[in-house]
Amino acid sequence: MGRLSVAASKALSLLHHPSLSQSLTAFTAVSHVKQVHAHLIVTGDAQQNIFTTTRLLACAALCGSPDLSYAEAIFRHTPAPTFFMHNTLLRAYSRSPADSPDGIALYVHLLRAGFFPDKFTFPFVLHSCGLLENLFLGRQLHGHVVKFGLCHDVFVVNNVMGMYSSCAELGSARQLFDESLDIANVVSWTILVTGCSNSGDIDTARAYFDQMPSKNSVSWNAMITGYGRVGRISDARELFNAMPERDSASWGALISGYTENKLFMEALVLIREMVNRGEVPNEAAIVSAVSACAHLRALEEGDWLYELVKEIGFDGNVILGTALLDMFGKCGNIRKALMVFNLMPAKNIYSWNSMIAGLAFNGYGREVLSLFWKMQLLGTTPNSITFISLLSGCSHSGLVDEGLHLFNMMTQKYRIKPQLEHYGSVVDLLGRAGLIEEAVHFVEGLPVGPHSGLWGALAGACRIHGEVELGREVAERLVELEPQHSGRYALLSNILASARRWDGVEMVRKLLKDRKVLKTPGSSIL
DNA sequence: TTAGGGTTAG
Repeated sequence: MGRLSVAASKALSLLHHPSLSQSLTAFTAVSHVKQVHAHLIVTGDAQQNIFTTTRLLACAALCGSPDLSYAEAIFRHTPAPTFFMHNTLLRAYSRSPADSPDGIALYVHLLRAGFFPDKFTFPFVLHSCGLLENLFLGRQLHGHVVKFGLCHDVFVVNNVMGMYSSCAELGSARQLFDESLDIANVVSWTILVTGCSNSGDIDTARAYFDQMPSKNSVSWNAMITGYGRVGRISDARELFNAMPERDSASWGALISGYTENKLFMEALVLIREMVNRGEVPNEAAIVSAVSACAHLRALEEGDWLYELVKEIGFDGNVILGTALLDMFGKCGNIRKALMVFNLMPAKNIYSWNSMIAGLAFNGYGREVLSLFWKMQLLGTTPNSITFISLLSGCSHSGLVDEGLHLFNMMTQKYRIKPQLEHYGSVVDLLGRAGLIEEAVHFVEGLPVGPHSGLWGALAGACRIHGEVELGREVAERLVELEPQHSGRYALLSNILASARRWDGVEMVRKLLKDRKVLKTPGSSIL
């Protein structure tokens, strides 16, 4: 066999280190695990040594980019997997919702094999159960905890509380907390704070927060996040200012809070301040700041953040990548958007939707379509948002037949129920192309009542294409639909003026006055 | 071994 790579050699030398975490530092990729494993098989060292097998399993399951099917293969090929190996695999399963069902299955398997779950088993399996939000199962697990005599272990109890909290069963979490006050620690308190805040009871969360015998930065950050979620951003800021020691998550929590509450400038100011102070923002903070740039169309600030990401090292994170390409697309730098998109090792529906929207927004109708086919070829199913971007892309590029075809595809092939936005896009598509009659027909045939957005798109199209009579009809319907909306009168008046129907213009002016319609700032004439 | 983070339309 070939020689081991430098990284794999290093990994081999650390494989038998007494501490698993030391071993794990050597295995940054599963390929190292595989190389070492192959080496051990060839040299005959992998055969009998259960410690080596266990360590390989742990490294495959828990390294930076784990490969669970490889870990499972090691597990299956071990004649009598030990209890520790079960716990290791359970730990790996508990890390993602997609693997949670396997975690539950392995727990059952463990019981059937005659093992007794211990204080390590329960935190993992309870966490999987919480991710599944399966309260029925969770209550059974709680019963097992009692049966196996582990209800005095603070790790186990905290995870039972966490499970109840994830299952939106906060009453049970609080009850357990009250029963376990003698062993409760700062984690138990923080779970309650988070649980209350997630269930919308921010004041109870604050009450627990104030009662805590001791706090750490996680507790403060949880409370800051909670205030951000409910829009109490000044309370969040107050805590941020008051906390004794901030870590990068504290900054991140407030930055995210600002972005969530549409305070985009504040988010950008804060991340600037953070970096100026020499703090390194975490990925969540950068994601929120990048999203703020997207909303503000702040390309310069966005470029700066991209440079920062490259400096820190882009690890292929799908959420960060999506935020970046979305920002570049919205700011009009489609080249950079495509570059980030192509650099991303993994893409999800958000990534595809953002890239499609970016192309559509910048008028690349044909490219939108080819990206859409590529997306389907690679096995990602489009959703309702995908079609909003697709239709708007077609509309802006005058691709009428393609747009109508996509609309049919959406309802027939993908069984997606159209929303008003989809209807609006079709009206826009037909209207821009001058197919006014077809657009009117389309609107009249819709299973929704009269809607101002749809009729507005129609009237706009009539004006552009000089369809005075139809435009007047539509604008009149609009005025009656929204009698307090000054823009509707403006539209009607414009259409009449373009046909030199001055008597009509005068009538609209009088109507506006009689009905005491207030002018919306920025609306054009009258 | 447990607690705190984030992306897409309009």
